[in-house]
Amino acid sequence: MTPLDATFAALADPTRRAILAMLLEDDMAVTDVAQPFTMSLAAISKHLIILAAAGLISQEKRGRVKWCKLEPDALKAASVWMQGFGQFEPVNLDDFERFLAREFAEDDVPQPPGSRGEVR
Amino acid sequence: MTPLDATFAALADPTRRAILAMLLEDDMAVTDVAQPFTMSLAAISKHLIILAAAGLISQEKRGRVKWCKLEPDALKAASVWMQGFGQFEPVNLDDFERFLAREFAEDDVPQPPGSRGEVR
DNA sequence: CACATATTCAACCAATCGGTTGACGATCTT
DNA sequence: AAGATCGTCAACCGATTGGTTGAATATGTG
Repeated sequence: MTPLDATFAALADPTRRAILAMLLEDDMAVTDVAQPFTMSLAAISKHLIILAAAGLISQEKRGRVKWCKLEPDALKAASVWMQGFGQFEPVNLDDFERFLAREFAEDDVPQPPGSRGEVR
Repeated sequence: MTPLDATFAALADPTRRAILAMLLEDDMAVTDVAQPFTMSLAAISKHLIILAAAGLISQEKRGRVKWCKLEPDALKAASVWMQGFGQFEPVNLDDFERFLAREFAEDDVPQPPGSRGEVR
């Protein structure tokens, strides 16, 4: 699997995208990442391993807790690839937050990270 | 499946990314798309249907031939999503072409579209 | 009409995916 | 030492994926 394969495949799952959005706010332990989701801890652990394999997050174990940290640079290759197809103008952060809000408002998205209004 | 799921899932396959890169050059018939690949025509037809379902290409049937056309706007939502994670500076087309060249130079990519030097 | 060309359909296959459960190895706390 | 907490491993499951082949359906051409 090429790095680009891994990146896009990792991003194709809505649970994993939700996790990345959660990690935008702050670094988190595996258990804390799992807390808002209904699925098992083992399932979330697997998702995190996939994200780490794709380089989208890093995981550092301190004591018995493993901290997960967003690694936005890994998105760069994919971003370069995509921008080649349409000369997209860069997007400001307000657009992005609006986008996140809309995505998490949908019914079929597994588990909003903090979608109870307190967007920050 | 949300539109974002479909977009990223479609991009996760190197054959499909190669097809998109081919369509950057020009619109193509299904048979012509399949020509440089070693896999069957039916397999390519399926890939094209997946790309069309994700909105990344459109397919118009004129006579007995179905023309495939790149639809770069469909990448916009995904691009917005990604850029939110890292304030990526926009990338120029030269970077992109270099990137394509590198991707298609790798051994594990199924079938380069026109990687025999004549990039035009 | 007969034939070739373009594309999809249908059935099948092995491999991967996203999830579960239960057991397990570390690590902290008492 | 005993017990709780953190996270992963292993085995399993049903659904999906990416490919194959062969037949079927249009559409064009001699």
